[in-house]
Amino acid sequence: MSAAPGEPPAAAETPEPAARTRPARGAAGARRPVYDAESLLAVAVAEFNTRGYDATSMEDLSRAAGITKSSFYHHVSGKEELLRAALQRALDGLFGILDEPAAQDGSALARLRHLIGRQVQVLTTELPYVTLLLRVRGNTDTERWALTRRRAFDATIASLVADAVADGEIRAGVEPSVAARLLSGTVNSIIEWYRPGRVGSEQLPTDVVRIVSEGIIPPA
Amino acid sequence: MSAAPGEPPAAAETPEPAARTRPARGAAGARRPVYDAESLLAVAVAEFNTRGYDATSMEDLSRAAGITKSSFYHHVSGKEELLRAALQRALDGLFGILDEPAAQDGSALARLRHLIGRQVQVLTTELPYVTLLLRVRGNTDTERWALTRRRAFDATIASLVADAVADGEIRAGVEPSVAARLLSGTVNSIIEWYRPGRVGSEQLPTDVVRIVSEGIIPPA
DNA sequence: GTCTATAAGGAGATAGAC
DNA sequence: GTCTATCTCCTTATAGAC
Repeated sequence: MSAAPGEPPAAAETPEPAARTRPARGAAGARRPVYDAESLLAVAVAEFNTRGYDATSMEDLSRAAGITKSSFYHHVSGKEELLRAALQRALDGLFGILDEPAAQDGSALARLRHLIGRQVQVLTTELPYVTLLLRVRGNTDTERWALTRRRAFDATIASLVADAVADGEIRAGVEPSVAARLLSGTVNSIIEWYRPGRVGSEQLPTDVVRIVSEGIIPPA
Repeated sequence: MSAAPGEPPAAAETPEPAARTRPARGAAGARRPVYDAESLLAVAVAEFNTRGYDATSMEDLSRAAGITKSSFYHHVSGKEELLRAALQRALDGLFGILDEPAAQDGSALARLRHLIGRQVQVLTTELPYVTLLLRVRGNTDTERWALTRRRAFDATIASLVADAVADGEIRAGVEPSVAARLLSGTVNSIIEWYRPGRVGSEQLPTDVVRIVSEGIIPPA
């Protein structure tokens, strides 16, 4: 509640500039890479998503990175800081959508359809980070900060749905708030099964926009 | 993989008959109830859903029940057994739907629409248990058993979607497997926001069936 | 940058008195 | 049925040698 909306709580003002050394060899041939903060974050987030954040120990993380726990601590300041950095990245991706010109021009329906497609894109391109975000429970200040920010994003979508209904652009078959929740639920559920590199996955944003417009099981 | 499909792994053949004493007073006036296995399970599941299973300690559970950790252990055999019983209940509720007559009669589309409505009903009436089920990660044999069973349920729904497409009963706007995944995702996302006792919630099954048939944001 | 060793505390679970 | 006390193991995190 104290920090600026886009910034996480506490945590020594983002340790980005430090410890950001590049891998020694070319990006291709590094067997066991010289770790920087970002690559270790990727390793950690993958482990968090496999076992769950609370069930993953720092020992698990260091083993996944191929170094000891102490060496791992040389690169990162702690478990919660890893979580914070990951959630920050996910939230930056989502809120970045709202700043795009296409999210502010045109009818409520046009903006909504644009946002849905873009949200699917961010979900898939930032899959591990968004997955972690969507599973946060609110046990620490960091988690509660992420939850609050995430709810703010959802509220933006929900108010756009309400606007589109008020403007008569979409049929109000059910209560707008229920429709908005089911909309977010449908989009977010993608993280449960989407895996990068599958054939046809590049048309997923189009598929989702189509399906939320026409129905998932529309009678012939 | 060893037990029968409906039965959980290991775990001393369900401790249901034992320790199932009734509360001392009438169901209304019990301030601090004389706990039986079922009421403690309800307390535990509520805590699991608030903090997450792994982040919830036996100390947390006993405190929520108003007794010490040792007293709590007098009633339950352990943390994982509580999880197993909760997941069993959720799965029984879901698979029970498939055994109903209406799930086996009529066209694929008719059965599908019936199943969706019933699944929403089970999600809401067994909310805490299904919520726990949908958050399981697969860290133990118990969790993997639940995941396997849950996937079997989803596969049944998915094959029904495929049947309806093959029979020409629904429009195949997107790939049937993608449609089925989004369908399950939409239905399951209800646990993220549904809370019992809200006005208008009794028509949620109807709303969901309508929305997956006609779209969430259909143009006017 | 990596390691071994260890501190300090919390976890699940049990023993046994009342 | 409930309690205090305790066991054992695992957790996050640090100290300090190389």
